[in-house]
Amino acid sequence: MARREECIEALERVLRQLTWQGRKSLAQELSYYGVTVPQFYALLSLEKRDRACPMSELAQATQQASATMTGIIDRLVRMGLVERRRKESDRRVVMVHLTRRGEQLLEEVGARRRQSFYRALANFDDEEIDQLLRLLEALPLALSWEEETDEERR
Amino acid sequence: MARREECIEALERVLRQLTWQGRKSLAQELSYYGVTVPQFYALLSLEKRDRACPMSELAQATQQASATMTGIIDRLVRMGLVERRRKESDRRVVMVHLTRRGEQLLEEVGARRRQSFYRALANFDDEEIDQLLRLLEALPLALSWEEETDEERR
DNA sequence: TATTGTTATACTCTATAACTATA
DNA sequence: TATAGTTATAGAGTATAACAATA
Repeated sequence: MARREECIEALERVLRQLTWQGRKSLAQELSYYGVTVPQFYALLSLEKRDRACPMSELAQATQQASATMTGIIDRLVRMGLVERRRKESDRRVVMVHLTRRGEQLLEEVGARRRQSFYRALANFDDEEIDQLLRLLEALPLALSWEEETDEERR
Repeated sequence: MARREECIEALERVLRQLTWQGRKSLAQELSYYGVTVPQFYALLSLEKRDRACPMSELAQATQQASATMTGIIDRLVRMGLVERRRKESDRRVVMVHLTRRGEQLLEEVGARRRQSFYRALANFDDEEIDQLLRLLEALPLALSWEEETDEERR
């Protein structure tokens, strides 16, 4: 068993690689459906929020600038995967709704993805999968530098 | 302990989130240095290959189209982080070299990143870190659908 | 003729700033 | 005046196809 520092360094490398590879694989799978990675994450956020939410919430959930989200939703509307509807009680707000086609796409991609994971984990026993899940869930998702200000850095 | 299917589904969700979050965090950190995520991965590939390699190898290593890599290297050259040199023995080949500044940038970003990981893993004991590393390394990196052809899919 | 890399083209993502409509 | 969202602008990543230089 190696020293803690070395393990952490190795972990950084593995996660770095996983992040890049994971996105590439996902992008390739999605290209079959004519959907991009940011579009897919927008759809997922919608699904999680009962298939409808305001633009602002969608932008926040996916950590995108509002102008970026406008463009992403434009394209999803064009593909018929979501719809825009003004909220009656506050007409400044635009609610984005997942369409039936959008739901179907998420179902299909999700099924294929679960299948791939199932295959990829063929050599893992139940306890290992459980452990991996537990450890990853304990990991601070951000792994980030965000709490620091620029003054601390120079 | 939950059923295997449920664990795998949860794992898919966690990794999906980790992929998105990880990239966002990395992009934010890199923006301080004026470097993008794809540019950073190109620099890492160069470092791993003894600080010099042909365009074709770089494109393959990062899974980018060669035309995409041309653009990425253009910008890294402009920033003085890499250099282009024709190979004398085969003048079709363009060798990309990491400059001293490029090395320094990788060192700085790497140090900061290790530091963040160290902090993020403060609540993990040595054995947990070791387990996590071992399990992630056993994971097929691709987690992909690439082996399937379009014919199989419809 | 085959290989390496670049150019041309078209589209998407991204952030910032200016703007419109509504509250 | 403040808020929600869009438009305008500029730059970067991406893939495909056409092209130039070299082998």
